[in-house]
Amino acid sequence: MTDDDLLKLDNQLCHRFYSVSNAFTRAYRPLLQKMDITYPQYLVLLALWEHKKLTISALVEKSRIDPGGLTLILKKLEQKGYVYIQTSEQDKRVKQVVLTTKGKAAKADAAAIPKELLCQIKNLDMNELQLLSGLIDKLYCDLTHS
Amino acid sequence: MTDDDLLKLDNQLCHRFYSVSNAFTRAYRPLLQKMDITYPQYLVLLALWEHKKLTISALVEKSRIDPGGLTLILKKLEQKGYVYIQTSEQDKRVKQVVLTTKGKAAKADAAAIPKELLCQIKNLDMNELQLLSGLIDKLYCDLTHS
DNA sequence: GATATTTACTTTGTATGCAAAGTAAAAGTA
DNA sequence: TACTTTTACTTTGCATACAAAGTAAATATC
Repeated sequence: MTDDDLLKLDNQLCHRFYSVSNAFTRAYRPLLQKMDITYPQYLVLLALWEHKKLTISALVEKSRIDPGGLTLILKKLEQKGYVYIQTSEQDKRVKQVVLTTKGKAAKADAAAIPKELLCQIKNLDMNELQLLSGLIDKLYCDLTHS
Repeated sequence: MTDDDLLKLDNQLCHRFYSVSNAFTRAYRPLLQKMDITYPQYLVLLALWEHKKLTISALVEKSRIDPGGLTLILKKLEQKGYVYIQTSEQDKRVKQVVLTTKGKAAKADAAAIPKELLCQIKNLDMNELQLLSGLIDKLYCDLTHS
């Protein structure tokens, strides 16, 4: 590939991720509307439904949302009654994020969401989705040096 | 897969795109610093290096940046001297975005950027990158119904 | 040819994303 | 124990995303 080709938009892997990531956010919006949450807020709930109770730093690791942004997102989720936050007794620097009753109950409503989204993906079969996931995971490792 | 599995973060394709897209933005930042531009601004320049002159709506289509955001991004690029904007004579609603001399010259500096980024991707070979691109393109079509 | 509609952009309001600076508490060290 | 360093979060400042409302100019319709 020439230098010129390397600079074409169609050859930018990053642009593909940019486009699809934003498209996902838009695709989720109507599905999350009934829960009155945004996509990043949904990621936090997913992590909590799986782990019940997490420290902020554990949530950063699971959700891959940056700490600064997460602080705000948690305030929103707290206002909406999905979670509450308690300072750890042993270590007052640490905060635990815990699901409220409403937060736990929301999991049942959310169960339909992944299915509705999968329905929209008609061009890829299960094998391709698996393959795609695997490739992205390898890419993520490269980009984060982890 | 059970409902429970479907809600696990590790099974969310969207989360993989979210993570990698943000990781790309972070990976590009140091490479774009010498040009004093951000990643979305880089996308606009990529489109212009390829097409010399584009209307705003053509830029929206190529860059896949939303119109509202693009207005701001173009103002920044204009302030920085990379582009200028002229209203079309035939149709005063239409605006053309054009590279300045500085904007054109920047292409030579940018030629190294895709290479530097590819160097960071060691887990995937060329075949896998091709495969990945193809799969993402199919997914993008599904998500945008286009 | 006046009005309704469409098109091309911009503006507004809300919600991130991120680096960097700031804060407070725990741990390490002399 | 006083001081330094590390940790866990929060705050700040800047730059998007994006839906929805707004604006102005071109088109379509009657």
